[in-house]
Amino acid sequence: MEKEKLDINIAKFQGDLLKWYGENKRDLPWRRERDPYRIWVSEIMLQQTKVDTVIPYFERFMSLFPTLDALADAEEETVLKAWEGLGYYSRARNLHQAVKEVKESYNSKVPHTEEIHKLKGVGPYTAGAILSIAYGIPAPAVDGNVMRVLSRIFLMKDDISKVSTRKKFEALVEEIISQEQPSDFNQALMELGALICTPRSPSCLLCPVQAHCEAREEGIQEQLPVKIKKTAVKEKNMKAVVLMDKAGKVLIEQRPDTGLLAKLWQFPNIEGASKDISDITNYMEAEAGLKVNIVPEVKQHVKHVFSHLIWKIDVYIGTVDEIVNENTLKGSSMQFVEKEDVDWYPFPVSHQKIMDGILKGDIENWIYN
DNA sequence: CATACGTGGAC
DNA sequence: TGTCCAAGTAT
Repeated sequence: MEKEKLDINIAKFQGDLLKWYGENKRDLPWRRERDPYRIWVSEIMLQQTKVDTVIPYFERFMSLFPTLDALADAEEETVLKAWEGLGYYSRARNLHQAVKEVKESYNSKVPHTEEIHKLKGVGPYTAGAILSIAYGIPAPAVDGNVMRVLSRIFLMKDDISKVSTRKKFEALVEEIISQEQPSDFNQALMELGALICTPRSPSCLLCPVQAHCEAREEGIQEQLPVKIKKTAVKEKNMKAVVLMDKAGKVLIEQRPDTGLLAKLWQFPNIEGASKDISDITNYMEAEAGLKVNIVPEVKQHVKHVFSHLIWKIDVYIGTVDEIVNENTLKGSSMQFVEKEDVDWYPFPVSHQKIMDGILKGDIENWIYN
């Protein structure tokens, strides 16, 4: 897009936007300094996640891993535990891997060249955000806020769920970004989207760039941006079991290293709808070499909604009567831990519900009486 | 290009 | 209760 074809006065638009940002920006933890590492962590946490949710996680994460090297040297399980409850856990694993890469290959300095795009978990938005915010480089950082704001100002009706549309907005930002204050410009666009130019009921009367907005002029700001709806989520019937051995230890299992909730821990968890618990018994013997005795009664029902599916979990309790095959157990993803130590492992929220519902209840009494 | 990938809050 | 959303990325 060429500047001559833009219908707005770029210099005045920049000035109006930057002035508003200077006077109205929120005081956020990651805005108090310009450490590329801290900016990076904040951007990963903020992906698809609200600012209010991120703040306490960011503070704790920075206490645990104050520097890039500290994070690089940490155990992955510790990192996942710090991420517990934030969701999209591949963000944590990719960040950890990328930070290790930066320590090893870039002398612990976050790259400020095209190399940054090679880092795991750093896509087009995050790369632009780090380059502009941490290094003052005029690179576009186009997220959902930016697309919403610009689709309204420039009356663009492209479907923002498409990659091609994001690229179109990046080209547009290349034209209108402030060369002097790229960090403030990008953040101002996002801040405007978060505080004024909101998805529903935007506060146009308070908008610093209202005079530049074509959608407002047409009165169709609430119809933008155009975004195709997602398909309905699917339900899965699951069974989980809280098993205790004679010493009072609890059995937990680690999920596979790819896919949903990768590498997180949970109570033994299988797919299945029937009230017949023989499938759990068979699973425990086949996977862990354990002979178990399940109480044939659903102790708790957990409904957990993910972004793309729903788990409806019937939760059972039971005892481990015998270790049939020690080697199978050792080679499995399962292990016995003290009841009090379950908290040390990163659990997804779905199974935290089981922890709260059963493990912290009078489980010994339920099982043995 | 479409889909998988979490969670909690707003309306 | 249902729907949509929030500073996206990997495959």
